[in-house]
Amino acid sequence: MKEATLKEIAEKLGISITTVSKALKNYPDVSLKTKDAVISLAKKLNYSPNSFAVNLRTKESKTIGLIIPEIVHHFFSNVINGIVDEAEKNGYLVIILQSNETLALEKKQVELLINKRVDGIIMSLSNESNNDDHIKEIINRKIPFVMFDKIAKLSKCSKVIINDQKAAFNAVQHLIDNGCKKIAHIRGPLNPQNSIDRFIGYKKALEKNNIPFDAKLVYTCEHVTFEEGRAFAEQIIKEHSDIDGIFAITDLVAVGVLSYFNDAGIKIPEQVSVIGFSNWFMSQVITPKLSTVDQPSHAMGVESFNLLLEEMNCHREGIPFTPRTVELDTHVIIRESSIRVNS
Amino acid sequence: MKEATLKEIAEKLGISITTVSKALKNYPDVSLKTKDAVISLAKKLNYSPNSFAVNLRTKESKTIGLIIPEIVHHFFSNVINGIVDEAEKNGYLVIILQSNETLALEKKQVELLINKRVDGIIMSLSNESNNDDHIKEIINRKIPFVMFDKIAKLSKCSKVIINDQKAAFNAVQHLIDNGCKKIAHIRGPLNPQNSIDRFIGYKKALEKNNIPFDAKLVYTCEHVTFEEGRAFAEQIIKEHSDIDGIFAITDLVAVGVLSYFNDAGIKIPEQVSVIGFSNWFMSQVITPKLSTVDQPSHAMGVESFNLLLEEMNCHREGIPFTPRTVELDTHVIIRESSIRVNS
DNA sequence: CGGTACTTCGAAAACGTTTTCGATTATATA
DNA sequence: TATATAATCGAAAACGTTTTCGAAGTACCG
Repeated sequence: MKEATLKEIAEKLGISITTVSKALKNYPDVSLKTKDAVISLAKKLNYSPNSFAVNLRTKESKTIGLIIPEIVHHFFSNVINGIVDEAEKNGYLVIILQSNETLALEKKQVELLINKRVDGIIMSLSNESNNDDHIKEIINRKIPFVMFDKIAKLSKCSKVIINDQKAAFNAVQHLIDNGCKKIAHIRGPLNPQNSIDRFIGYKKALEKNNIPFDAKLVYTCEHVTFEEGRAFAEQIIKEHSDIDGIFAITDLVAVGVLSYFNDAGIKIPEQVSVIGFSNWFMSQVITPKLSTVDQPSHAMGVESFNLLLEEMNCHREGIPFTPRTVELDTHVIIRESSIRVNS
Repeated sequence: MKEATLKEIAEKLGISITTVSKALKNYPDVSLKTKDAVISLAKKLNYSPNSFAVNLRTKESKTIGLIIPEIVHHFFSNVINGIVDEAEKNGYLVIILQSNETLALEKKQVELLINKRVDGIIMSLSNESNNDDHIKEIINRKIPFVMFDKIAKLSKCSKVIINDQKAAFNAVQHLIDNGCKKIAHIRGPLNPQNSIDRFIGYKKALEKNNIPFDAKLVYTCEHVTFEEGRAFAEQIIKEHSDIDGIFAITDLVAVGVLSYFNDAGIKIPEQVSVIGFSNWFMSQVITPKLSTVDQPSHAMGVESFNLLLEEMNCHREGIPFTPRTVELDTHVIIRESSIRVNS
């Protein structure tokens, strides 16, 4: 039982391959009679066009590539979700790769996708990456390309982001509004733009409220893990016993902080208020429930794909496309870890 | 700047396409001299074979399809992780689709993948699915195929599973060993095999310990969510105030239970011991830390891909392949939610 | 009847690769 | 020198589709 082809149908019907192909694609220059005959035989033979041949002929595969730092991450799996769903709705399939936050892997994977000749690429940079050669290569080759979340600001391509600076500012402002006077920041690695921006947002909020910035109150994560959150919580409380607020780069780290404080008997939010970032699902089920910043992950996926789709359509038609940057809204989610009664 | 082809290289070097192709694939019947010339020119032109043409010619795309019920799920994203990594190591790419736990979508997606002519399919069934037609179609077409976790027992294909019955038995036995006498079970939907098996394991553990089974103590989730966990926790404690143990189908539900009990002031594990299933990451950071059953999700992904790879290799060579079932080990992870001092 | 217009079809090229099978030349053997 | 062997190459078919362009036939109108 081999796969049916146009040739087979043509032979059985005593007509040409051309006509069969046209009949199936509803071309106007084929009579209703033959059209019906072709369609019914095609159905009977369970015909479906050989996508390999279609790809070769049309030079597109209706497949896009997606590279992210880590799949097992609430934020990223939500983005994947958004992208995969939206892609399917539009007849595209998604190939997923993860860079494990390393530049070397990321480069290999970009090359892989280019060689696979995917119709477009969506990507969130690893912490080690920036506007490196592999990114430039994608753009030089004019492959439709969208970056989201962890972007390289200088790259000439579409981007989907949140305003990390503003979001971080609002988070810290919320702590201050709740009476915090000495706020530590557990920041992300030095390289990624969003880690930098959140740090700037933190500083600006302090400045705005006339709280002097103290570099000693800033702790830098290397891997942005739960364990680092725990470790920094311990260190912070040792080095600054009068700390009363912590803004963590992401919920995972904030949860680490909560975990350590819970174990160490430090009261949240009475002694220290904590706010995270991303609205990771876990943050609403931990005790105390974690205040955080909502990051519209699913919408980010949807937006990213739609931007890419637009560029892919232009690319196909040969009309020029100007990259856009979409900035999605965030808002502070107030939960137990930052509400003080006595403020 | 068009893509380089074999033809281009051949023309520039004044040799045939055949020779160029052979040179690049290191065939023995091409002289070292021309081989060098070809390779260096290929590098200069940044040549990479057109995968569309290669696919058409070789009838394989080095791409597999993966259908899962939900991406945003710690267990599944871990499996994806394992599959994607292992696939990449072996030169395969992975297309991901999610069925959202619906049979209709799942069917469409299977068809999509078949039409895309992926080299193989890995899949975890939606709760609505069983040994339905679309599954049989994959097998009839002799497409390499592996099911994992949520499988259809009757399907003639390779499977990667855990022994849910045994694992559930051990979980409940652990509760009993810690002094529980009246244990409720929040089970999953009626259809999926693993939900049935865990229920059987629960019953067997009671039986083994001469605890009479009471159907009233079994609660059935529809969507297996955090919210259902909370709701059932409330219902259970209302209907059976003397309950002292709960075995939940999965950590997400168990966390819901913990969340409600925490809010309601019910002491865990003093009044009620709770054990979940899957060792979801969150279970170790919630208060109290949740006892659970370790489910080797990453290994499941790796095993699934390797089984598929084996079948794909046989398929290519035309040698017969007999489906295998791999059963991975689980073990109970004891944390705070189930340790009684006074037992 | 001659010309125009419309309908319906198919030949053939193209996409870029892989692989089979001879052909040709050079080298070794008898 | 004749013959067997090895080394090196290339023509051509094949994978299955899409699309251009022209051919053939039919109908219509003046």
